[in-house]
Amino acid sequence: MDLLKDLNDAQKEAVLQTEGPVMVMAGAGSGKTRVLTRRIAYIIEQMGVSPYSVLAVTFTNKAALEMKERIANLLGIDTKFMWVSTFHSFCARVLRAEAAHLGLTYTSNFQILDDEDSLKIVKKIFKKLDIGDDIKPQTIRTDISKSKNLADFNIEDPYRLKIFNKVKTEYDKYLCENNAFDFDDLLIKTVELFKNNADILNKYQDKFNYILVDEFQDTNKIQFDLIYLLAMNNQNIFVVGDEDQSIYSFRGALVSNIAKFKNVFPLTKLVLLEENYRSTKAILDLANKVIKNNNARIGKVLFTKQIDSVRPYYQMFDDNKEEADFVLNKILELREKGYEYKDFAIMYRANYISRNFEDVLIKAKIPYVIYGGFSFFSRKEVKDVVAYLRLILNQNDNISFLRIVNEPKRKIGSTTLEKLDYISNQNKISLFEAINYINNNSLNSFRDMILSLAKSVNEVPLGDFYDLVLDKSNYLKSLKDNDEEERIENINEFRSVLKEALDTYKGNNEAVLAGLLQDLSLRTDTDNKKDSDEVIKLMSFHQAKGLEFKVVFMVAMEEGIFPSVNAFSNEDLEEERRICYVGITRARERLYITAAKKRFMYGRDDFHMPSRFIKEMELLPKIKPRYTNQNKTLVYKANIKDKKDELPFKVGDEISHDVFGKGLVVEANKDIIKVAFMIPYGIKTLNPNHKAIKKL
DNA sequence: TGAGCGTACGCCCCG
DNA sequence: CGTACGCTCA
Repeated sequence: MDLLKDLNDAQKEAVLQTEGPVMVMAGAGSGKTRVLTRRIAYIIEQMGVSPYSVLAVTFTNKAALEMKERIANLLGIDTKFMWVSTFHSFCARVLRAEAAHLGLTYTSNFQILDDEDSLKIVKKIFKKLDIGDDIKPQTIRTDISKSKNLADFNIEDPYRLKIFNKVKTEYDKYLCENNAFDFDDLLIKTVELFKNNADILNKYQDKFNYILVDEFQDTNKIQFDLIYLLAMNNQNIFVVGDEDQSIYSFRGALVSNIAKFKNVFPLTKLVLLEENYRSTKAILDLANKVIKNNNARIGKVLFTKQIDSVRPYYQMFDDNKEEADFVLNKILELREKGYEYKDFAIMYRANYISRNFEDVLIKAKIPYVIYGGFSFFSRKEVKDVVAYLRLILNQNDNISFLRIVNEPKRKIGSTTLEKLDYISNQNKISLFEAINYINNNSLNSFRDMILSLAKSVNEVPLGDFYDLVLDKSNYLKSLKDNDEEERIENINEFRSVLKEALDTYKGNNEAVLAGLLQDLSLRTDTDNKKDSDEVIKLMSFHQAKGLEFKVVFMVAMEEGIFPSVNAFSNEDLEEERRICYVGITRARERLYITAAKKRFMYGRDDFHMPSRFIKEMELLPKIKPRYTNQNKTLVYKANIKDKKDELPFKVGDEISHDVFGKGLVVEANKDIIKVAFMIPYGIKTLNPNHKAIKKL
């Protein structure tokens, strides 16, 4: 096909300028994925470059998969093993290939720890160092991650700093001794590897003739260094970004990398994509209105030629139940008009909000998927069986050993394990080997079980071997005994993962399992789900980045939730605003924005004001909230005159109080009103005629 | 050793 | 509200 077909001039330029540094500033919905994939296809097809000489990095697995799929469709080639991946899997791939240069303890089958594993190790170290409970392991774990990611990290509190230093030293040592990396290490160790080994760096510099980076505004210092190291020689580096969609500063993303790029690569050619092909004008207007409140931006205004639009809709409900009912009814109503389930997405700031909507969707029997949240591969039972498989393949894997040695219960408790730990330290052997130095029946039979499974790995088909593991370990039986139906289902679902692995990796069972286990920690369960699935999607705004839907519900748009209570500084608030911008610009045709005055969370009712972003959208300029008699919900309607009320205040009024600040009337009678103020004041019962109160 | 119970606490967002 | 962890006792 003609790779330049249907591209506008700016997009064509971005595809054709294949040599030298190029930076594309691409607004939301301006066709950046299209540009990226066409450019890669162009380089391969029109210029004859090998697909394996192109490196493309993105942030999510989903984006990487989509890119591979699109390239495969454009060129009709197999893209499975192309270097199109997330930063993390790129680094893992390099580290596995170069493990020999990582120091004696690392081998190419190192394991990658997720947050849970990593926290467990920190807890273990807390015990070992006998650190009291005036500081939490989670705090130090977060500090360790921050110290690895943030450009300017420091701990003020000298006590915390002391603990941090001690724990971090032990932590790094433990990971090293156990042939493991955490997510942060993947990036750091790769950069270190390149910096310390000129010949290895040269090899990769020569290998990748063309480098492309998606979501460039979300790169952190380490990622920038990585890109720079790889691209500094041939300078064929192409980055795509949008300053207004930078939403990952909490893990060190630096918007300033955009300016830095131009400094480091002075020959940078700049391309602007400002025409939006995704959303209607009304939706785009909202996005522009919100984002213009940010000061820290160069500034651009997206435009579209699609002027035909349905007005975005905002409503604040009395409680989260009503909010969920509204969303449900709207979905049903729009389905009658021809929308399909896959056209809908419900988006929120924090994952726990999904609960509210799950409940009504289940009741209404509407199929849905939740993105993110608790991934399939981080479920306890899945991690347990994976640990069995890991230990069967490699008995020196202490991390997996500790996970399942007493799971299900085998009467191997902390006392026994402490003995084992002591012997393993004394003799510099793994915990598994240390079993031989203890006369303990439970441990002996555990060892024999693992060893006999290890013997039979290649003797039966993989599926049968999996059954054998579930059986001999007693794992399945223990789940059955406890009526853990959902867990059993997940254990069975894992079979499809094994089946897929058989298609992906070559060799005997052991080789297939080894390949699968290496890739597992970098996968999330929604990676394989097809967009064509007839389901509605629930996700956080962060998860939604890069995606689009015909109908978007932005829910729980309340102060304290969005912007989050944790957003204090002006920078924090600007980031929240960018998150809001990302949310709005996901919508193609219809956008519904909802909030609830009263939200049930943490086992109690919380009261919230509408998000400040709603005001910024100017959705209700001179409109007063009113009750309708029919449905007892607040509706905002233009051009309806406010009836004179004999009560001084009515529910929904915003007031200001000399001491408590701004508040929302949640109950109104003749001589008392209840008003919800911001944290820490909460609900106050007040005299409506008091001079401290003013109507806003 | 681990079941059973009481208490504390949740702070977002991701690979 | 749910869960995670620590303490106590059989």
